[in-house]
Amino acid sequence: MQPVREVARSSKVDLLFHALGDSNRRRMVDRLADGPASVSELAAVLAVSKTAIGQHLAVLEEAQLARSTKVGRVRTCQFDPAGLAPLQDWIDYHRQEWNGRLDRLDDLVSAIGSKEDCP
Amino acid sequence: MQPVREVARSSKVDLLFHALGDSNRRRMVDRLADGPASVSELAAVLAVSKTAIGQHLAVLEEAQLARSTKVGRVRTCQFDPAGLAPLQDWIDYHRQEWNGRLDRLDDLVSAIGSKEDCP
DNA sequence: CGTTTAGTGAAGTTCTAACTTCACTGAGGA
DNA sequence: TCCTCAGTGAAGTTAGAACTTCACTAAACG
Repeated sequence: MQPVREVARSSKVDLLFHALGDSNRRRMVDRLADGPASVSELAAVLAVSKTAIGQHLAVLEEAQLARSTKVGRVRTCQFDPAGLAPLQDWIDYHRQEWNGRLDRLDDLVSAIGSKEDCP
Repeated sequence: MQPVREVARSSKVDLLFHALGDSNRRRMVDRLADGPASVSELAAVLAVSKTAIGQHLAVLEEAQLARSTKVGRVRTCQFDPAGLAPLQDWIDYHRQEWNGRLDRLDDLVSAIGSKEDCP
C-alpha cells in the first residue's frame, strides 16, 4: 500500500504521534489489538468508507503500528505492538528528565542540609 | 489562559495525542523538560511568534502537560510530567493486550503439545 | 459465463490547525 | 513621566488532513 501524500515527518516519534493523534485510527488500533481484521470489517466498525480505511492503514503502516497482507481479494490487517517502542522511549526519556530534576533537587536539599550541619 | 476554539476531544488520551502530535509542541515540551521558561524564551527557541506560543501553551495546558503562572508581566511555563500518565496507561493496555494474545497462543501450543503426547 | 464482493486509484470537498499581523494592555525601568 | 518590553485578543490566511464519490480491477462463486 503506497503512502498517501503528506508532509514530511522526520522522526519515528513524529510518525507515531501523528498516527495516533487521530481518534479513528486509534479506534482501528483498538480493534486490531483484539485480532486481525479485513478492510471491510474495519470500515463497518468505524462506519467509514473502505477507501478511508485504506488511507488510515497507510498511515498506521508507515508508523509501523500495523502490517497487512492481501490474500485473494481480501487484505488482512494486523496490529504491530513493537511499533509502540519509540513512543515508550519518548515517554521514558521525559519521565527520566523529570526524575533527574528531582534528583538534582534532592542533591540541592542535601547540600543545604549538610551545610546547615556545619557551624 | 483560555483555550483556543477547537473540535471536541473527548478523552484525555485524545487531548494528549493531539497535543503531542505537533512537532513544535513537542519541541516546547523538550525545552520545558529542561526547566521553566517564559513565553518570549520559547518563542525564541521555536522561532515563532509569541502569539503562537500562547496558542500552543493553551493546548498543552488543556492536555495537562504544562502549567503556567504569570507574575508581573512575564508568564512562566512548566512541564508537568504527571500529565503523561494516561498516555502510559494507553500504551500499557495495548502492550498487555498483545501479551495476552501471546499467552493465549502459548496455551494453544501447550494444548496441542499435550494432545500429541496422547496416543 | 455473469454477478457479486473486496479493495484501490484519482479527484474533489470541507474543515480546521497552525500560523501570521495588528492593535492593545499593563508592568518596569531610565 | 515616557518608553520599552511581555504578553494577549481578534481576525484573517493557508496548507493539508480526513473524508467522500466514482470508476475501475480482480477474485469468488452461482
